[in-house]
Amino acid sequence: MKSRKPSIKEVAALAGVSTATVSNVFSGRKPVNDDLRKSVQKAAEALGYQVDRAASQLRSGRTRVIAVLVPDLTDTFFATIVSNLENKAFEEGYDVIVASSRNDRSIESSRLNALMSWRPAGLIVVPCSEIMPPELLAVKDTLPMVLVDRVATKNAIADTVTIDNRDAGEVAARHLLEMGHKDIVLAVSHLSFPPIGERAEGAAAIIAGYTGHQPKIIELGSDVEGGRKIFAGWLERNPIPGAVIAVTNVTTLSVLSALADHHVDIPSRTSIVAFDDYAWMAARKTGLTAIRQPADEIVSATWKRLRYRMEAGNKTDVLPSVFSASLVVRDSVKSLAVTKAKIAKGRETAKPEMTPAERDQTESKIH
Amino acid sequence: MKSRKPSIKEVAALAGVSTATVSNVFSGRKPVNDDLRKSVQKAAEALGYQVDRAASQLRSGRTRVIAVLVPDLTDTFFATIVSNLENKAFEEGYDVIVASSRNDRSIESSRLNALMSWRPAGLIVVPCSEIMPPELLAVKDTLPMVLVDRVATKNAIADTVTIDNRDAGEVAARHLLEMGHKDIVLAVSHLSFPPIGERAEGAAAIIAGYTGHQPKIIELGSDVEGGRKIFAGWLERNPIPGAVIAVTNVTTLSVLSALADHHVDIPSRTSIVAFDDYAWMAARKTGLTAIRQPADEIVSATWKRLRYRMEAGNKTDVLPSVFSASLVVRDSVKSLAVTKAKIAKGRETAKPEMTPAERDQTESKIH
DNA sequence: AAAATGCTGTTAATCGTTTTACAGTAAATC
DNA sequence: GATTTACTGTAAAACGATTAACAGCATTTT
Repeated sequence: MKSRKPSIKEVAALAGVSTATVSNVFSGRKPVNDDLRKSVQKAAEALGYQVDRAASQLRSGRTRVIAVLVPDLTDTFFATIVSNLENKAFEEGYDVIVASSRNDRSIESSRLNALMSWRPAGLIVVPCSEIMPPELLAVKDTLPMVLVDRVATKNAIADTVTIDNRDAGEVAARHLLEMGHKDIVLAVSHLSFPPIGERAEGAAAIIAGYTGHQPKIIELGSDVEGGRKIFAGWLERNPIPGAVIAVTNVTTLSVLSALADHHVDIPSRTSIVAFDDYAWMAARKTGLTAIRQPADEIVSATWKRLRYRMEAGNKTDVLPSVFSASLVVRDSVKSLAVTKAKIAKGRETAKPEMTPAERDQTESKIH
Repeated sequence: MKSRKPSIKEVAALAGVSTATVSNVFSGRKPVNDDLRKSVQKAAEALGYQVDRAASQLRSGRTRVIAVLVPDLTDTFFATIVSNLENKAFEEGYDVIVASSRNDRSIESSRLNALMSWRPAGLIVVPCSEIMPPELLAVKDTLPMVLVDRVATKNAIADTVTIDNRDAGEVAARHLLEMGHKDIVLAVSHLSFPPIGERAEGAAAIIAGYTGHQPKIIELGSDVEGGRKIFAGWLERNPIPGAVIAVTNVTTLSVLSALADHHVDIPSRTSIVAFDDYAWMAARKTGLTAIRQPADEIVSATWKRLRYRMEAGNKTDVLPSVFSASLVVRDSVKSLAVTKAKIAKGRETAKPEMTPAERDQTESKIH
């Protein structure tokens, strides 16, 4: 029934030592005689003592908090990232505080502000658009942070962890072309989001290079229901395309829903290359052929990089880590060609450039 | 480049006032002359001042933190809950710190400990099993908290928000029986989880009452991949059932995957009633007939209840809020009967009982 | 005209830790 | 035997906010 939690003083009194000793027992910063340590621990146990993080943080200036901001916690991709991050952080004694910007730049700014008042040890953000919130620019030199996914790797203001989005788009397009498809449309969320634009560009370039004309690109926005309506509307005014590349897990859902509404069979009537790889994509009669993002590796690299900055004093130069996505072939793409077309590889040059030194610092797999 | 953040003193000095006044400007606890307020705000702006949560919390004893613990952030149902909760909390100036117990009771305990050291204003927990962690029992009288979903409503140690799980199971079973099915199996995660056991009981009772024998119940665990293997194995050793009720979104995925592995067509070969209602369930040729949990209402009730406790001093008696799930009919259940069977309603009595006073305090919809 | 009342602002104590500087004792070195 | 060194522990000063108590001054009330 006692409401107040016991403080370090009460523990010290009960154990017959000074508060400094209790502090040392818990922080381990200075060695404490075994007998004393035991009696302090017993006293703490008896009282149900726990160090007060607020007081600890105030005095020490150090904090074991990682702030995480994502555009939408409901999006499985981001939820997966947050989940894995929380596990990693917990293992090393950090707590994570999450916030969602709901794909809105003004909410993003205010959430960022709120997060900042925690004086977090590190910040992980999936920005909602390519334009960086001022709150981020203001702290980029003083606060360890890493930017994930929805961010352009060149001229980034901080470390970035992404996949090679252009390549991912190319892989999807090449697969479709090799299977004999030419009538391809691209379903995207927003072209202005860095990864989306790059995926679309990659796919479009390959398709245009082979077929001689640019594929149609349809923007569906970043919620399933809205995208479904847009795509369904489009389907009513246009012939059913031979194949569609959905460059996001949300657009995949939108496209699939709209197609189901119109009773368009997959893959007999139209073929699909989906994005991201989740359980539900395999849990259907015709499994979805999809581009898989290595979420685990993305999170590992993110955490590793953040921890390095937190420990090494945030002095290193900005470093991009780029992973490659892979194609998971299932049954949603119909084979039209008797012999597979041979599709030229994309750009020769353009992998994000890195010095050898940088390459050593990271685990990026540039395929 | 300056690393340290400015403190209230510096703002006070720049604005030419005392720190108390600055504090009043930010907290709004006492009125401050307009001119002064303006100059304080200007000074704060100029310095980029933000109140330090640690210091504020230490001194005031009040905290604007809600701790949220769920079994698995990757499970869309829990992710949805966390997401909606974060939105609600944010709107009222609270921050959310999340933790995942990964369905492990010992992790649950240690996460709870860590969360507690923040001295949160409120706690929202989806426990991982029916047995309550001791950390929760220890604070049940002093810390406002509400238990969600995976919890038994009777003899609960705190407010609970759940759906009427028994009824949900009954609804699923009744639908199948009405459509002429008798060969029904129940796919569950763990019968020991309160909501799962209740759903299974509800369904089994209705089925047994009508067909005269208990349905087979298969436990698939709480991850998709594991469940898929178990169910696939079961399918090899048994005739394909006429219908299956999957009582969780995760088991739904497991069942569907295993069925896809075995090329069992839905609904021509076997019928499915799924649980939870997500976009991917509609985004298929044969949409999934499913039991829908009202996630929004669950979150609203949870938040409302928690806020009430935080404001009213945590003195009220424990109150269960129970919502009802609804059946969303799509195409995954085959109709076997020419005329629909008429299935008797379940128990007459057993809705969770509530006094009228209690009913006024909540938004529960007892259907 | 004196006393009471409001209004605004300040002073200084305080929250529960961590940490610096130092004290006391025992062992090691000269 | 005196001095250094090593080791443990303590006292007390922070950290940056909030807040109780009070002070100054104008305005009302008696």
